[in-house]
Amino acid sequence: MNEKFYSLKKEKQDKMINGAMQVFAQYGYRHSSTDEMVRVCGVSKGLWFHYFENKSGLYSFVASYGLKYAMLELSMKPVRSGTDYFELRYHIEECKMVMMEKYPYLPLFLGSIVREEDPDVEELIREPRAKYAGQLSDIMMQADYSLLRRHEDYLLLIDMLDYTLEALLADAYRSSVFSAGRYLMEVRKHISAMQKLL
Amino acid sequence: MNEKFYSLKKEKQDKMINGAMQVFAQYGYRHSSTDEMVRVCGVSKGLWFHYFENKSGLYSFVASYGLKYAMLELSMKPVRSGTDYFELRYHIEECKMVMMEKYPYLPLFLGSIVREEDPDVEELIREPRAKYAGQLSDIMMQADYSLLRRHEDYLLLIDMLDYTLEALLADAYRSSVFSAGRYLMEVRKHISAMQKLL
Amino acid sequence: MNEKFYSLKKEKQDKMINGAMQVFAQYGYRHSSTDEMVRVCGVSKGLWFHYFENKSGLYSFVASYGLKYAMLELSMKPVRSGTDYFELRYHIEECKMVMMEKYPYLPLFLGSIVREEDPDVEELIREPRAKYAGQLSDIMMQADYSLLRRHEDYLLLIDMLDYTLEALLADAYRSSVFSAGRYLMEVRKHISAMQKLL
Amino acid sequence: MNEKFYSLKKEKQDKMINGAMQVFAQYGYRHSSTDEMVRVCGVSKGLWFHYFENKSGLYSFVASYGLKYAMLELSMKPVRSGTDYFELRYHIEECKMVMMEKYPYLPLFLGSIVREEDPDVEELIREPRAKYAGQLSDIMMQADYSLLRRHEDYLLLIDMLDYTLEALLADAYRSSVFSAGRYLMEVRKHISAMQKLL
DNA sequence: AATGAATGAGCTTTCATTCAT
DNA sequence: GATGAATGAAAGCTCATTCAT
Repeated sequence: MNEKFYSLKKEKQDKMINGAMQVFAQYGYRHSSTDEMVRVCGVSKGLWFHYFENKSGLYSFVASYGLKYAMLELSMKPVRSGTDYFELRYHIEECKMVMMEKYPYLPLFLGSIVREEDPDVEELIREPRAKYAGQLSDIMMQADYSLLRRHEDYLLLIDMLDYTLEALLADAYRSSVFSAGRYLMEVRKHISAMQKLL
Repeated sequence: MNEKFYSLKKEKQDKMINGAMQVFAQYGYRHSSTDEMVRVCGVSKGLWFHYFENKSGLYSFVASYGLKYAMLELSMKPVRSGTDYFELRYHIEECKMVMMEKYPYLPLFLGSIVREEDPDVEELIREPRAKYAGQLSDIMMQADYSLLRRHEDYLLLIDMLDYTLEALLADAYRSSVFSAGRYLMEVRKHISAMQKLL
Repeated sequence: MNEKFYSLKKEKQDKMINGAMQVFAQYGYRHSSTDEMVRVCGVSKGLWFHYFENKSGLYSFVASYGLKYAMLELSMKPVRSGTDYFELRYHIEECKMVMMEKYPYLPLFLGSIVREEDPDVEELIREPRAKYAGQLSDIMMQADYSLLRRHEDYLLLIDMLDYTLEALLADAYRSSVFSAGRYLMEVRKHISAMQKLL
Repeated sequence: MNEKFYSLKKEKQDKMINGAMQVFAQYGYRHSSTDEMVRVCGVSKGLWFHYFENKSGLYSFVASYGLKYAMLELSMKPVRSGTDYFELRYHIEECKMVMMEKYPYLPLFLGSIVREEDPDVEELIREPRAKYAGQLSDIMMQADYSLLRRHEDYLLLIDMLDYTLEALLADAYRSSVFSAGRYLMEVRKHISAMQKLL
């Protein structure tokens, strides 16, 4: 990418980033077209390629940027929630809702980055994606696992929870108006359900 | 589609079906190109359109065909496993391994059909997709849920299991050589783990 | 073309010739497709190319054949009509109606041959087309032009009549049921109109 | 069509319009290929589709444009020729020669538009085509028909003249170098011939 | 910096033609 | 002799990318 991108007004940078996030989050790397981004955020076709060598360069930038921003947000919010696994997990979802204030499609995009398998970009995002996954797992490592560990295969339960929350998030975006409040309520409900099981 | 397709030698029909399944399963509807299918199964570009009106017609045929074949396979194998939920679930995965003998990419394709969201084909596959889902749930309905129901939120556990098995399958395809045996062993391990929890 | 075509049963020869005439007459050389001919007369695609090297070969054969048949028909019917220009002209249209008994689309096809400009076939049909035009003009030469010649530019009037009759014929084919009787009546009316002018 | 087409330099607009006219006029709608237009006027394939949704959209635009331009030209030139039918008719041909300065293939194209029967475009050009025909007939309505009407079937004579002039035009285009002067001379000759008849 | 006109490789689809049966 | 499955060149059209302004 062209470093001059950072010399743009922050406002415009974010307009472009948001446009790219929205399109990439909804359609994935390959399906996202330049024309769609022009339509969504009104920045000319040529400008995208002025700052980003090509489509994969743009994707890798926006993905890295989004992942970094998410990591920042996650590290900013102090984790008041102590050592309870499920509180920590809820905390992460709360953080996502905060990210949305600046980058409304970032939470959805994060999930789509994780699932992205296109060979054109997989390599390029491997590292930041792994870092992000690492930070998430670091946060979760703060949990007191002694209770969970009583269950020989507690790792599976954890996976299940992750899948469920991701599905809830996708559903929330599908509804015409995304409501952070409603989403967090759903999250709370599902987490509690699982807690009772143990 | 052109009914004459069925007059082809079964061998050739299957070569085409397998080629289409492989490409569609890996790249999804939109991404899959005729050229890729030519490369994969050596049948000329023109012939695809001789038998199938267009790309969406081809997809809808192969998807319906695969779903039907899966349903047949599922109904053929007698369910000796009685009423145990987890045995039934394992049974389904066993059936998928049987399908692979004729259509190696069918298990992967089935998952991709379920996820397919392209408006060009969603309508066309809605019905068979729903039927297939129906049969799966019919099989699982044979289970004795009295034990599961002790857990207020047992439905979540079930979802978790489904997600896990799907992920295991995708992993198995990713490895250079798909081993049905290894896959079933993994499945068994995970199912058992969950059983112990309850 | 392959001379063996003539060894086919006359019935089949004519089925193919009529199919080709119908399609070529309606759509012209370039627009006419093998598939359309298969649909129209039920003779397999391969057979067309078995007897006729390629599409232009088929066109040139059917055109030549049709022109020859028309010339035969024109020379068969004795011209009882004497030397009146307009009677002779009417006689020709009567002959066309006779041709239709064996080759229903021939009169329409004759007109389309004359207009055909595709470089792939123009050369190939030049000679028979010219011969046919020659015979027509020979017939018309039997007329006593002394009356017409009083008009310095009588040649133009003749052209006009030709154009008009061709248009009437095209109209007759456009109506759902071609009626030879109705067509001849129209022809008579128009010819008379012109006769009165002179 | 994309309105931005009008923002192109007039020169380029005309280069494209002329290219399309030339190809469409010679081969008709169905036969005309994008590749041919690329060859003829050196504008890339993609650009045609950037400005015109598809081939029928392009045809309908160029046809409407050509018809409008012809109508403008016809209405610009004051009809000094009074009420003589044949002078008016000659005047129209003169106008066509003026059009050729900007759009050399327009006169030929006008004729081909009138004959166009492809269902993909017939609907799209029906209205402007009818308007153009209307204007032509309006012009001819200025004629004093009292003389013509003496001939019971004067309408046929008129048709004849139209057919003849159209044929002369087509001939003129067929010769390697189109000469407006030579064409007008031919037109004059034929018109005079007919005048003498009456 | 910013635009969007322009390009051409690539995709879906058509169709004359070939060939195994 | 007869079929129609099979092919591939070419057509219509899309889209990432370039470039003149």
